[in-house]
Amino acid sequence: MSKKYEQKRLTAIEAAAAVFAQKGFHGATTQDIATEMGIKQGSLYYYFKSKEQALQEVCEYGFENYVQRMEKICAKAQPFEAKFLAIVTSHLSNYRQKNNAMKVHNDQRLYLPKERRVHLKELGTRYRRLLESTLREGIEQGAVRGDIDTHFIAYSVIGICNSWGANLVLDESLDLFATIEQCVELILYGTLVQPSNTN
Amino acid sequence: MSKKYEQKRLTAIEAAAAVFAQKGFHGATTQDIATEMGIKQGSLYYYFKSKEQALQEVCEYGFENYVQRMEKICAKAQPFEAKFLAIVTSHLSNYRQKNNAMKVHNDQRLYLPKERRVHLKELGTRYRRLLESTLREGIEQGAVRGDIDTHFIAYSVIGICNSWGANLVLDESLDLFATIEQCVELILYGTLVQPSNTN
DNA sequence: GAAAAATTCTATAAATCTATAGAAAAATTG
DNA sequence: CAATTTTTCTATAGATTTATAGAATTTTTC
Repeated sequence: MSKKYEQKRLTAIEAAAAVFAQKGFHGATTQDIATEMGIKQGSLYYYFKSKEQALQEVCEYGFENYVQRMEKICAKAQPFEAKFLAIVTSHLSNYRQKNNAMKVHNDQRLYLPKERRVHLKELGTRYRRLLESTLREGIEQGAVRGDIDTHFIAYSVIGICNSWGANLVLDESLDLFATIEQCVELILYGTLVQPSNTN
Repeated sequence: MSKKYEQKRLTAIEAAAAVFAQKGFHGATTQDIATEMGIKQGSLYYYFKSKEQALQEVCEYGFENYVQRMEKICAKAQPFEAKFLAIVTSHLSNYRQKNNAMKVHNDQRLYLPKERRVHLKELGTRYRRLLESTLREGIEQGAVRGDIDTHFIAYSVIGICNSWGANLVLDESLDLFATIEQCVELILYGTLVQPSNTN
């Protein structure tokens, strides 16, 4: 029955995600993944054609609906600051939900051969472009400084979010919403005392 | 002769760094490292007792004098903004110098068993603390907002720098000093239009 | 230039890992 | 419940990899 198969296949992806996240792609064995899901090593190949395919699926699983959510956020007409908060919230929340798969996507995807990364690359580019156009919107709205390099800021935002995302995965006790708020605050206002800021 | 040995040992560390940076610790073989330095696989063990030891040495090589430089910067009495610029400059410049080793330290050190990481952990803690106290100094000087969480900002600064550092390693054409300047600008001033900013 | 020391090489043992084939067991269907 | 399909298991071929031992070569020393 296809439904049951797809269901267990998903647990296989999650098991692979957990193992890859902890040991890295090359450091993990198919034995580890099988053990994680309570089956024997050989049985794993009922769900994956190869270890490499498993990595690809984990990465796509972790990244796909995260980009979709970004698209929804950016489609709405909203003031810049609200949109930006939503973006960071989405990004960091994803780490608490599909934390292992996200971590694997960030840390291990380059071990995939190029031909297995085309889809991931598309998704990544799409994400960055959405972020960049949100920033440009912010400039047009007069909220964001006109002299920033949107490309640079987009990369930096992704960098900070991934860096804190990794911490959220490692440290369960870290408060998600406090982290979100602090990230937004830092990127919007910086760290210096502001000339006249009633905030 | 000990001098020649130590010299070639260094090229071994650099070869290992290059290979680990590209393929990851578990993805790289001792054969790869040997080929990189133009010797045979077995000969490598004249310079390293084990592959694991090689990883440890690469990580320490990449991280050690980077923390030392931080200590020198922080020891000087300087206004916050100058110090901060120096910190980011040091951090990112290091990626252009010992780029592979830095990358390996960041991405691969967790594959070392704990007992091989004690020194690295000390160094990392020391670095973060220096950064935190620099921020506290900034608050005392009235330059930095008093309501920031120095711990959070320190992690974020390290996150941004590592994220851009990785880009500097991947993309040789990326301008080092422009990147430094933009990072500092972002962290100090944020992205929003400021109420009254003659900058 | 012969003796000693340092460096590199060859060859290989031992361990590990991926992926496959075919049997066994479990679940589903009619 | 017998037949069929799905899922899991066992066993293993084949490839790779780390690390070592001892021989060969190169370099240094006197």
